[in-house]
Amino acid sequence: MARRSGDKYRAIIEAAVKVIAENGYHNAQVSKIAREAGVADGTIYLYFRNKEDVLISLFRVKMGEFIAAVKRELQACAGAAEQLARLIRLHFTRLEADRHLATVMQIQLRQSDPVIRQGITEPLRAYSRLIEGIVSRGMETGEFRPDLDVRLARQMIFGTMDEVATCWVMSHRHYSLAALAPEVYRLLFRALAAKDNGSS
Amino acid sequence: MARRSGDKYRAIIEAAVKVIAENGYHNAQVSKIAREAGVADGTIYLYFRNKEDVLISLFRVKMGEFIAAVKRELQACAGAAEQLARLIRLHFTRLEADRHLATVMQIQLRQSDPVIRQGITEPLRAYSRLIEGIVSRGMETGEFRPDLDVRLARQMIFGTMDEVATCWVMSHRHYSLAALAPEVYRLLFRALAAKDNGSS
Amino acid sequence: MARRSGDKYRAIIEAAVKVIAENGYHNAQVSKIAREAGVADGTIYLYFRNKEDVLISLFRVKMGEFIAAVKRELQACAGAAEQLARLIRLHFTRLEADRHLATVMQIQLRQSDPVIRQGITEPLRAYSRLIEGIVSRGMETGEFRPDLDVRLARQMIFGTMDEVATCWVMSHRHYSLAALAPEVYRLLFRALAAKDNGSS
Amino acid sequence: MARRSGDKYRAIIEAAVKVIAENGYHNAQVSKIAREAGVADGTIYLYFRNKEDVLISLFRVKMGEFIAAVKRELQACAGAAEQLARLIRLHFTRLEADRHLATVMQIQLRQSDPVIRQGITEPLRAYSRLIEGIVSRGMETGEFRPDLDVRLARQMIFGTMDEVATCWVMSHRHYSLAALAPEVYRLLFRALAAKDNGSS
DNA sequence: TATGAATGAGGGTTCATTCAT
DNA sequence: CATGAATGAACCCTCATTCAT
Repeated sequence: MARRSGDKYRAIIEAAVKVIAENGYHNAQVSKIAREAGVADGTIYLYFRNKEDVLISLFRVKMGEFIAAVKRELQACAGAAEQLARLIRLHFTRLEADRHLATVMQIQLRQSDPVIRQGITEPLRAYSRLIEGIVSRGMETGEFRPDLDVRLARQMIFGTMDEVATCWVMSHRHYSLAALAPEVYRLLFRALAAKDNGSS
Repeated sequence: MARRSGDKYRAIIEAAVKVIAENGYHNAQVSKIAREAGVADGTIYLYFRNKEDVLISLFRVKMGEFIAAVKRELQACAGAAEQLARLIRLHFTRLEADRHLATVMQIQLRQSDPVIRQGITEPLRAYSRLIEGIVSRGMETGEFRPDLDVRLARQMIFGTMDEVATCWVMSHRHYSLAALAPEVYRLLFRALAAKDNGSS
Repeated sequence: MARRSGDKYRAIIEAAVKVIAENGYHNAQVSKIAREAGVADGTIYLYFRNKEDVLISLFRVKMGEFIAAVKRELQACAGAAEQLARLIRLHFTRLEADRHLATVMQIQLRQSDPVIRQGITEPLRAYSRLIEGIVSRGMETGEFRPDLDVRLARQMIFGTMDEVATCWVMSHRHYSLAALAPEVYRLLFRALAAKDNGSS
Repeated sequence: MARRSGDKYRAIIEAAVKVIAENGYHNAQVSKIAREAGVADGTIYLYFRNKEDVLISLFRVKMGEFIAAVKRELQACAGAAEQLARLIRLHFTRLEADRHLATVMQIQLRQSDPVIRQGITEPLRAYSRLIEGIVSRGMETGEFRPDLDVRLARQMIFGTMDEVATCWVMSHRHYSLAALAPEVYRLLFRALAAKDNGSS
């Protein structure tokens, strides 16, 4: 049902990002998305099961691309600390590069609708695993404390990045998000670092 | 029009918490809340401007009570570090004590509706100020690094607590949230602590 | 949900009969029925579960009233033959008295929709039982042949009346339906009558 | 535009019968019929004006074939009574031989849609004329009463066969329809027979 | 001839809100 | 103050039909 390729599929996803960002999820009528994508209302249902599926797909596609990009970049990193620094930078850079996407990801997608939350779970878990991979690696290499609770550490890392990003979006972006990456890194690193680690 | 007190006012707020927690935001119709509160549909409009006002009031009341309680408790604390520890414990304890409230606060109220987000802003800011007060105090007393970015530190503290709490709610609470407080504190403290501070 | 009494309930039923008769089932939008009944669209859903329920209820109410009336009248009849005669007359008279109802019953309600057919089944069965009662009685009294297949006899009686009525409706009623009752009775009676019965 | 012959024309008709029988009229989408027929959606519109035209054609073709077969067989009959007996047997046999067709003819095609009813009229009239021909003949030969109302007699014959067939389809065919033919004939014959006719 | 992707009009239903009682 | 019957605007989705290939 959902043809994953083709211009239309992407066009609808991108249109949804824009329309939702500008109008809010509850005011993002299917007809609005269709118009923005330059297709008929019915066409959306050739590519997506329903409106929720557009949302979920949007999240999956965007998150999938982001995670793939992060994974690629992380391979070039020497240690876990460097990986963490790069993760934070990428996370912020990505959101700052696409203001519509940022709004949708940080604000609009925090839907309570159980179906959407369910569909979003998997990509979020993949991101969690990625972050936990960095933490575990740091513990192995001795960069991070050996007694860290991996899950808690991940929750701190993600929670912090997420809150910083959300505040940035809510502030209507009067400052640079990416510019905060180094300081956020320093904060988080100190929380994770092995004792003898002269951070900075 | 909107009387801020009276038995029914509270009854409606509490009913809203329960109904939203059990049915999800999108299935929390006014009539359901009215039934749960034991009043007629129309009565709700004697105490609240509209449905949004119920949600915003709910958030304000609950958050206000929580902040007041936290402020009271924090006065008994010797230092900023101790205040931070107690804040985390209170934050988690409060949520764990009321599962309906936890669901509503962590999941259901993260609505995109701009009016609601707007109405929620003020109590959230009050909480932010409270957290920033702890950070500032720690910087003054020398417990925390003097070069902290107060806002970033606050975002890390709140973002971490929030993410830990959200994961706990999403996990259907198969473990104790309050029990995580000490370890979360240790993580956050290390991020904030002045260098010579042999944490624990 | 479906308050069985009250002006509105009846008004909606009657409006549905009229709108369906004039526009056909597929062009009988809920909003049209509501307008005809002088209520808001949403009001219909205070009295009926959905559009199908209006149809089914319409059939049940009208058929129920008709069956009750028939039963009342049949009690005054001396024998089964007289009952049959009166049944046919009542059947035709009722339809002729209400042209909208006739159209709906004979044409519009022959829907294939399984839910509607299901909802219609019971009243139809009640009518079948009533007719079979007459047949059985006639067999007992000796008015009718003793070797009749009750079900087949009923199917002939109902099928004949139904077809005569349908043709009448389809002909746009250029002749009197009730006037046909005696001749229809004579035909049917001959099929059922015991041999020595000099009917004609 | 609408070619009345060709493999695909037939294939689409047969597919429509099957799809409608299995899914009901309201769930017999053009695309389903096309898939069942092994053609593209658009191809249907090379052979039929629209969906209604498929249904009407279906009815015309099937009814036409049936009427032709009946006419052929009736020529071999000695008298009107024998013709009537054979008509009933053929009517029932045909339906019992093709359960899909039976469902479509007795249940699914009783649509209220005025265009379809209109398109169905002609073949039905042909069948009516055929039945009335038998009645008239019987009156001429003296087998049937001379004072019969031909139209009423036809309505009784058709109405009875139709009702018996419909009940059979609705009963999910737990018994043989064709086996009922003799008894149905006996009933109807008695209604029509001239007085001195020792029937059974 | 044949295809099937694209179209877009149309409608049943929900539910926040009102107001006569 | 309180009620709850009534309102009616708003929207997602289906599917018959078209037309460029």
